[in-house]
Amino acid sequence: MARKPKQQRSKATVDAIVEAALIAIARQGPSATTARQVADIAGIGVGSLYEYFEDKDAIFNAAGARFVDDTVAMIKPLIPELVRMNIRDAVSKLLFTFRDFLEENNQIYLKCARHAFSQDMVMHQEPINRALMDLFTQYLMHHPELLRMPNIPAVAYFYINGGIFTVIRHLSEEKPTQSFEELTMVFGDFLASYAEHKLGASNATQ
Amino acid sequence: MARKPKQQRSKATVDAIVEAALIAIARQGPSATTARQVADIAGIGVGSLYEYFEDKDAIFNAAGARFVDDTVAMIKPLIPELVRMNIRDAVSKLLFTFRDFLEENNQIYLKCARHAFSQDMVMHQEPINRALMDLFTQYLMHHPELLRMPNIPAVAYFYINGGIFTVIRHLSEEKPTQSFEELTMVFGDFLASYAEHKLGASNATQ
DNA sequence: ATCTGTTTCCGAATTGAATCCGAACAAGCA
DNA sequence: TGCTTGTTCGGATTCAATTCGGAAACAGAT
Repeated sequence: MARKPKQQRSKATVDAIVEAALIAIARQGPSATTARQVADIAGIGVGSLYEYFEDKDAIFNAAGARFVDDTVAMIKPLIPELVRMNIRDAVSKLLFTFRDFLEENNQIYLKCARHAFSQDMVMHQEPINRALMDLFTQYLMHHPELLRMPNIPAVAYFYINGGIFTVIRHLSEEKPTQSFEELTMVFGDFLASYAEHKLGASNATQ
Repeated sequence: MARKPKQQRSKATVDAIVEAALIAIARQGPSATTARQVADIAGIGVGSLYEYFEDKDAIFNAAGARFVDDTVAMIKPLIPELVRMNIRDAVSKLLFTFRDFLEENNQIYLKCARHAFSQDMVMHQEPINRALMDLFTQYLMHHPELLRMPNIPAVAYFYINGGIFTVIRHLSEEKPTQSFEELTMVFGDFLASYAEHKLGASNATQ
């Protein structure tokens, strides 16, 4: 249990397990997934699961970690491009790219997100948070006038949790009542309006 | 199994079970809670659980339903008062009242929310959604000039999911990096700025 | 109060999934 | 080839959820 893979063969096994977990989660969600199912999808015996993972949860965590890593890898290279855009375009570009990323691989990630944004996969989402915060910070660097906005930390919190994550969560809804494009636009408008309002004229509230 | 309580005595039992479930969820979250624990906390035998509930999930759902009902009962009477306020004050009043509600009863609801905003308790949150949407709609009725805003449905979606729920989720974070008050203010500012920006120079917030 | 049918309560027994474990199988090495 | 170590497997074990059959509490009638 919880061994480190030494040979090439076993590395492939670990990978197969993580892949299988993602597929199973996408299909039925974590709680409905049995250890035997994961083993079957991975094409290995049940016992093998426990050679590399403490327990079933550890497998799901590894799957979550893979998702988080891939997400961060998707966001990071976008940053240089985004910081040069205006707020609305940057928001659009980021969210559209995010959506495309979730649609890859038969929507595996999108379907996972449906369950995963619930589960404790969220607990390990911190790196995504950091990547988004990084984008936010660098954006401010390239638009120093925005530093005059009040409550920047709270704005950052809303941009990440109230904005990006809300739209992503919306993507994984079954019967969306809103269009993704419209939400994206409104979110960009919220941010831009706030910035313009706070930077223009007088500041009514502090 | 899944009987309807006929006598007073059994109604009390059902109630004790739901209460116990809320306590257990607050303590350890749903996944770590065993049926036996719920029975122990409720002061009844395990078997009794299954007299009134299909399975463990049904118990958690009932607990979730109780939370949702109480929440709606908290929001509804606020509406007449809120619709007469300006945007920022209405947002503040709503969120502060919400917070106080979650703090009641030893923070049971707040601690539940910590786990529950994850689980499928969310699935049954629809009534809360409707109550908040009701508030939104009635607010627009009392401030007809706001009807000139574009993308009203998307704005409503953000107000509920990106705003209210984000702040509530923030409340149940372990080590909040933001102050609740600041977030509340910024959220109100987001909404008000958007409205003012979209309505032009006119002063929409009185 | 006693009897009778109904409701409620219980906890030992059952069931099924998660996890462990030791034998069998492959790889690396001399 | 024989030896050692890494890997896989699936039956055996464990533990929580759920069932079941009967005991206790109740309501209503006599």
